Amino acid sequence: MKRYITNPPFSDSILKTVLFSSRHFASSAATAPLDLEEDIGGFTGASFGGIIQDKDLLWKTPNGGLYVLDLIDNGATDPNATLYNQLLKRCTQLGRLKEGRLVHAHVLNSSYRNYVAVQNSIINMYAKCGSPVEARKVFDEMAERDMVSWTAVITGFSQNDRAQEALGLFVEMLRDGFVPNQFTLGSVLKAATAVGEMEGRQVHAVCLKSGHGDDVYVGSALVDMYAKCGQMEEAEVVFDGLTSKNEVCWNALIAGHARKSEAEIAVRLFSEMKKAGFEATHFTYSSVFAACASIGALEQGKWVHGHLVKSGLKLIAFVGNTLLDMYGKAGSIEDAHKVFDRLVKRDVVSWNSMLTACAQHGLGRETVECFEEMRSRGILPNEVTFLCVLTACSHSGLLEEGLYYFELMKKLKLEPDISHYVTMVDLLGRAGQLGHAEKFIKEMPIKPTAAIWKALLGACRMHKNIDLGAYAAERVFELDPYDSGPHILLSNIYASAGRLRDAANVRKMMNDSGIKKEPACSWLEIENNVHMFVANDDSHPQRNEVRRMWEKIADKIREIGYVPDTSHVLWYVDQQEREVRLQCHSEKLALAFALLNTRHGSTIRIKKNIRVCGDCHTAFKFVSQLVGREIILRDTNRFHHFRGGSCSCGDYW
DNA sequence: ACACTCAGAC
Repeated sequence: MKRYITNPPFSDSILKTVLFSSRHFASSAATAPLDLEEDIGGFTGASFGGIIQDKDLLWKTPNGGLYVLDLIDNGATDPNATLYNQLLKRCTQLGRLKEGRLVHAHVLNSSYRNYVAVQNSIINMYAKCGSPVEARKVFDEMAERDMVSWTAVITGFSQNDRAQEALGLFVEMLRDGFVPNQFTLGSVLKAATAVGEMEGRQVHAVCLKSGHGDDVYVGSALVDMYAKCGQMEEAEVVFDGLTSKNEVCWNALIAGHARKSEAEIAVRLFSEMKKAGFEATHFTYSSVFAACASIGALEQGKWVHGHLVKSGLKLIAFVGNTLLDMYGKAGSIEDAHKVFDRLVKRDVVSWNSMLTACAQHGLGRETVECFEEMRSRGILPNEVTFLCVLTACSHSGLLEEGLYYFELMKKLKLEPDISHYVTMVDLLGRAGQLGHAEKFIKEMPIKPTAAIWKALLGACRMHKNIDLGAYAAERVFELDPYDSGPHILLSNIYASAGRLRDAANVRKMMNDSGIKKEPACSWLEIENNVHMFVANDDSHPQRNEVRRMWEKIADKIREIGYVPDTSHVLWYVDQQEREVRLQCHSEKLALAFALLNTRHGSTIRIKKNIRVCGDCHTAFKFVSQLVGREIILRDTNRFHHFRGGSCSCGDYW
């Protein structure tokens, strides 16, 4: 039984209240001579709409309530379902939980308390205002429920990070004999996506069975579900099968590829989306820039940036921050700066992204200056801000500053989390304060994690402290036994101290547990093609030319002072073999390739999946001097700018 | 005229 009611015509008394209330119509009512006939024509029906839409009128009552409720209380009008629904909808739009509760209370005192449509509006209001529990309470107390009630309450849990409860309600709904429609399925899929792949697949089956598989909302949620499970092929199948598409399903697909760092695909889909006649939204740009950022695809990112400029979309923080981050991660600190300067409005994230970009490029002083400017402008720093600043200090050897900012952070009542402690251990360790770092770990209020000990181990490798290094490595092996990195670090610590037997034992232990070292690789993009190089790998079509080129370069830099440093190479091969292997490092091959295939004088940008080796770092400095070009090398977490024989990191990395 | 899908910084 449906109990929709129609909107009764307004009575004269409301009109009078509305028209003569100087409190709410101060200017117009006070000055304009009143012609009742005309005004009736002008206000009928629209008067409530006007009040409800106008934020000032909606809330402006002396007791902090809602004007329309006052009108009802004063007997100026009788309430009706539509009026309540409109009010609830407005509270929902504006996210006003408190006022929504007032309307709810008012409904309970009215004769509309059992109207399903009104109750549904109340559920929806609570759901959207972040109070799924209150929504559930109203739902539970309903004598009769319809599809909308179920959908509203399920959505409440789905949108408030309580996916499991949303799915529970969905099951109950099916048990009650309801057949879900596209509205329900949209929300349920979102919840299922958060719970797991199996649940997602089950709901997909329900979508097909109930005949809603081709709805855009359901389809978008399905694409997103498969994308978030990492099943991009299945996401594409669902996407291709949709008879009508919209921006959202395109965005879901693009975002999926972006999460997998598949920048080429994300960019290709971006252009296909435009060709298909859809406008890219802030969501689209944000995803594509994030994808480019993750692999450092500067040229592709720039190309998409061009489209953003042409689109006329404002450079709001939401997309601007990602763009800034992309330029930072793709190696162009200049462009990152330009974006920062052009942002319409900067939020904390904008500042954090700028700080991150400076920190990643080894600009410790600039990072600190940027932070001070941020504070002087009254922007409240958060935990991430301090992480950026501490990282910058650590990477640039600003020990005193780092210690100062760590204290400042606590003074500002921001609680350092484990990542801040890791950075502090890194800061102390890199600066050679190993004892201090060890003491810091002992005294920290949180239980040290593997990352803490890895930071200490790295510092021990750098400063050749065998005993502490072995101790730190033991802690890492307990907490994160399958990471190859710490094994190799420890083995190298022993090897460089001449303790070859110990080094061999670590290698053996590693091999016995089946731990594989991640192969080092370097890559660069030239005209939208990515060229990848792996040490001692012969797969590149120009491999012979590349090798010969590097030999030529190596000879030339030897003449200006380069001496190969073999201490970083595996200790169990003889000296000559060591040198051969050293000259096959992936970053050297990539550099030789760049010299062969890029314009004279242009900046060379190379990316590497692990930390650059010491010998390559030295060689790159000499090459930058030899050829008079800037070389930018991206490590796992920082950039080296080689120019005129030196590096921006000041050999501190 | 009460219900649905896509999102960024360390």
